[in-house]
Amino acid sequence: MKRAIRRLPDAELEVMQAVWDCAIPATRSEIQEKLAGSHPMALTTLLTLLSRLAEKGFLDIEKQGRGNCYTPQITRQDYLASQSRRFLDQLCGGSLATFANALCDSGLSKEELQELRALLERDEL
Amino acid sequence: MKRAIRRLPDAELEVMQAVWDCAIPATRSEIQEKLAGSHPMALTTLLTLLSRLAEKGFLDIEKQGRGNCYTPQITRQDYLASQSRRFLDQLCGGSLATFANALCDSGLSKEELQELRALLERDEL
DNA sequence: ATTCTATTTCTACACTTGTAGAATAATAAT
DNA sequence: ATTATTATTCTACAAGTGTAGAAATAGAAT
Repeated sequence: MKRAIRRLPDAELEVMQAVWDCAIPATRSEIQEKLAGSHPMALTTLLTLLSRLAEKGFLDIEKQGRGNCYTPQITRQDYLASQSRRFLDQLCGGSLATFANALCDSGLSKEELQELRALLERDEL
Repeated sequence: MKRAIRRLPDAELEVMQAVWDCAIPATRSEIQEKLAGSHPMALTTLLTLLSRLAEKGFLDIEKQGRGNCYTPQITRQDYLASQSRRFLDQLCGGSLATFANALCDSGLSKEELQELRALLERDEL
């Protein structure tokens, strides 16, 4: 299991999701495009958030000609795994039963819950 | 399904968890005791956080003799359900497969994943 | 070389969060 | 009633977050 990864604030997470959706290394304009639909923001705002992500170790920034190149230093998979763990521990007090109940109450249909159960068999060979 | 409930910052969540662990209505000292183990803090810090929780609609505060009475206005169940949903949507982009993978990678043992699958059958009658 | 222009970095600011001392209020004790 | 106790509310402040204009920079165009 991986070490805990700090939880990102909402705006930074949105940007990071966009970066993860890009081919690596990502350019600013690619990232901006991915964000256009979900969370448009001023150009300088995006740059500020990218800088903060770099400070926090989530991104590496490299000069590339006129612009910059952005490379994730933490994978989406690792981030999600870490935050899942945090959710279970911090919100559900580590109780799988509490967690399962939360999921059952979260608005998922019976079919979706079935689907989730099936997907959780991933490591059953 | 319930309306979205705002995510609480860590310190406020800790306090809210303590309140949920108390009989209702809770007294300040009861809450403080619950917090003693997990997240001790100065008395006035606790009071500040309780006020903020009230401002946010999570608690109702009533004068009761010398002290106050704290009553949750949002249940732990509703909060957890809402945050589960948020996790799925905001972090996993609404994808059950992404969510399931995150769980599989979160450090749970095979046995725990099995247990979780079983618990998710709650609504199967 | 000089100017235009695209892009980034600096600076800024209001709001939130974590934390807690100072001031106030209210109850208990004498 | 007066004082001592105790619990709460105010006030404060540093750090974090959301957002973006101003200033600086570096290629592109002429």
